[in-house]
Amino acid sequence: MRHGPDIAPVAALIGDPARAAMLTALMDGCALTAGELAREAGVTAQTASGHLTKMEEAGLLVRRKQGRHRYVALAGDEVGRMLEAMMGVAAASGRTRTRTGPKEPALREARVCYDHLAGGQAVAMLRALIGREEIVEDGEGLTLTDAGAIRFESFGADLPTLRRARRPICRACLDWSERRFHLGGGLGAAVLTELYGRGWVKHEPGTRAVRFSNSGMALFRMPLGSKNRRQFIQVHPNETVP
Amino acid sequence: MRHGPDIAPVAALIGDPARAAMLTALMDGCALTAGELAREAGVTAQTASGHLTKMEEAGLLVRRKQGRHRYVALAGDEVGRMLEAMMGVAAASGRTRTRTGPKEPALREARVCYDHLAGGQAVAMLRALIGREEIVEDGEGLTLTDAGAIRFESFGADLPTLRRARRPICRACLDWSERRFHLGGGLGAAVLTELYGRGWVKHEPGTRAVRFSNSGMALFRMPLGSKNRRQFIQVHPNETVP
DNA sequence: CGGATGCTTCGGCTGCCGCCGAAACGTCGG
DNA sequence: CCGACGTTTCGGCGGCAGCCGAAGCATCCG
Repeated sequence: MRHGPDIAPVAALIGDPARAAMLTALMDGCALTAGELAREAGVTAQTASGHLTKMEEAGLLVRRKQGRHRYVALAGDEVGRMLEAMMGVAAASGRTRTRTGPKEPALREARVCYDHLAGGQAVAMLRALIGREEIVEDGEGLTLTDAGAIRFESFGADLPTLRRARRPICRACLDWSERRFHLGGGLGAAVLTELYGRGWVKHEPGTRAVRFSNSGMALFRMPLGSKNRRQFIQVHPNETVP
Repeated sequence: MRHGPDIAPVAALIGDPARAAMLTALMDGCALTAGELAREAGVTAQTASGHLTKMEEAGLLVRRKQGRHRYVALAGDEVGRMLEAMMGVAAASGRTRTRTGPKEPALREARVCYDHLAGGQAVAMLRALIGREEIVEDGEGLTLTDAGAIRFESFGADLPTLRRARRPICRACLDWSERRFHLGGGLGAAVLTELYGRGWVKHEPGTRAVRFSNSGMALFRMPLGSKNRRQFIQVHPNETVP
């Protein structure tokens, strides 16, 4: 007999192409209006409205009324992580997307996963942190060490506030393009916020991609908040991060 | 406008209640037969067969033919992680069921599978061997390493003779009670023969069950053919061997 | 060899649901 | 107030897909 929550209803919701397109469009963490989502999904406004109602009732979305618009966003990072995991499986299913375009490499390099950084750069960052034991893997989860806490505080993360929040500091989020984990959770979100604030990365409007500035990339690849020259992202010699 | 893999097809598959029940039943990493999954999902065998074909084509499942059964398992831990994430989201309206208990405890513990040992003890043995890299999994099969050859020779296996035989030395055999692999092939048969010869196990007449003697159990759980006290069955509780 | 069991394929039925047209509701600007 | 716009509700249509009965293979067993 089955044990655990019934996943069929939520999966059936995501299984519709129009709804899946809407959810994918919301994966960058930005709120969109119902009309924008309707265009994104290629359906009429009334059809989209029905979809959004169902997904809100299922707890996948939140809607916020503002004037005569109604802004829609993912209900939380848990939804974002679920979608990212589903993308990983969908990518492994061998379904090569014909959506190749020049934006594809940029997406693999760096993008937003709900509220934190994803893509090759994010995976490399977590690997560097683990390599220096500033974050350690224990069992299925990630834990910030004292050395890591010092580094992130000097980078600008407000760790006391993060620790008080209900949300876990570190969360292992599976990256669909790299097939490895990157850093999510409150700390992952804080890093992306800081990257925005410092102007090291810029969000590409209408996509999930983010673009590093030249100086931002150079600084990001040094240890965050440190003044020495040791690379932040320690890449193995045979690997290249453009 | 959408970027990234298309999640709709895989989500639509999971969205069907029957298929979701099957996947949930497979979430513990154990393999089940098509008939068992049909009963689990509450559909007929032919309906379940169609579902399984679709999910295999989508890369969610792997099927392995063995005798007149066909064992089904999740395609990998990535699929398991995705389902777990979906359960987390579905937990808002989820419900739980209890799992079926064991029927025959003695049979589940240890029994004969043709000519080799099966049951919980046999599964634990293979997991320990793999954990110490005395047997390695490569692709579809099992391979005895040099370290493993030394151990089994000191335990009493005649490896040169086994290597000359047409029968493969190691064969991964699916355990019906544990739903995980145990060791079959010529080596598995040799182990059971040696267990009989040493009097560590006795066959229960009229059944397939075998019973360990107290001393035999203690000795079996140490590394075969070794004199130190390291446990032969060293398995972490949450370790999984597909 | 012949019956039993497990799994798959085929064909047809049925119900569900996504879709849109039409129209109502709420908000903003003039 | 009165249109314009964004969003939602209602009703009906159409297609897809899940379901099962029957039949066909494959395998095991006596």
